[in-house]
Amino acid sequence: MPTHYKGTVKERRALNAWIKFMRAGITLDSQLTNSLRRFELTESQFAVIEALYHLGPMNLTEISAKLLCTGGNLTTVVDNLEKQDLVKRVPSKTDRRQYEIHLTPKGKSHIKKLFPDHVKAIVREMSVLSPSEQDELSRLCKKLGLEIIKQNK
Amino acid sequence: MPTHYKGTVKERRALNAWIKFMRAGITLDSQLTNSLRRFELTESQFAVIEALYHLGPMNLTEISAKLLCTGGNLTTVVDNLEKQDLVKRVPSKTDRRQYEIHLTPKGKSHIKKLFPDHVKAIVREMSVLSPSEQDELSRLCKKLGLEIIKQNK
DNA sequence: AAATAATACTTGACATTTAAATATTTTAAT
DNA sequence: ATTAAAATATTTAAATGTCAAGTATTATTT
Repeated sequence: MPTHYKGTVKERRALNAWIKFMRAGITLDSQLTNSLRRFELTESQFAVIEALYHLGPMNLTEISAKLLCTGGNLTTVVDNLEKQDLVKRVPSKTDRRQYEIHLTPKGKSHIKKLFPDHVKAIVREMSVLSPSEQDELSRLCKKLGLEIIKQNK
Repeated sequence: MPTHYKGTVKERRALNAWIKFMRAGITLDSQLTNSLRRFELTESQFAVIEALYHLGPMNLTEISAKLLCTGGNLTTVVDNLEKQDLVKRVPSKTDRRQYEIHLTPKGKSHIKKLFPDHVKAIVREMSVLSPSEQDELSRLCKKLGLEIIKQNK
């Protein structure tokens, strides 16, 4: 669905890119949400245990920086993961404000089992694009994301 | 942040593209949410009145198809827009289940005034990429989005 | 013409975001 | 050194979003 807006060429180009980008994002995202559903995990929950699995224990601030999600939400996400006994809060010894979030043995074996399926799902989605197209998409998105962050400093 | 996952080349390529794509999406999206904040509109609210402005009155099902958002939420979005007197529900004459959502005069003048600023914000974001890069991003995202939808039929 | 299926919208449970609140630690000024 | 101010880590609360189930209405099938 191209834009119906009658603006300058420059405006129409930017709007078109933006709309297509957003719509592809929504589509891709809802696919992956679906593929996680059978694991009974939300995207955020999966992202947290995946980050802990690959990067080791972190506190909430570190996790929120990695995941680009708000700290407020992580309280709930970690609460819910704790209820499922997948992670535990470990009070920091040096700073009484902090908790380190650790995977439990159950959490570790869970993510270890789930991750390959998750990768397969992403590979399947992405293989709509050729390898060089995937690389080009990486490059463009990296540039877009990083430059916009830079602009706002 | 490239993936730390040690998989095949194919897997790493797909994961990288996916991560960069998602992160750019989150960044871009939060920028635009910010730029809409001064209009006291959420992204969904803006999207609804913008769609009504450019495409004319629609019912909730049609709007949710255009916006790729869930019908459930539109009830709330339209409720809130009605509270601000920007849209009104008009019962359909032929189908008592349906409401046509119309912009009010206030809603129309509101979006008419806001839209150019919104376009400027998007142009500013996107001009991080060159014109041909923007076109290439459009093409890749269109392909990605449409093919994935097609796969799931 | 009645039963079944499909459609349009709303409701309810839960997830997420932002902003404000609380607790703790660090920095800076005296 | 001590205290006040600023910064940091997490939680809480209100608003908005998603999904799934529920209700009302319309279309289809036999």
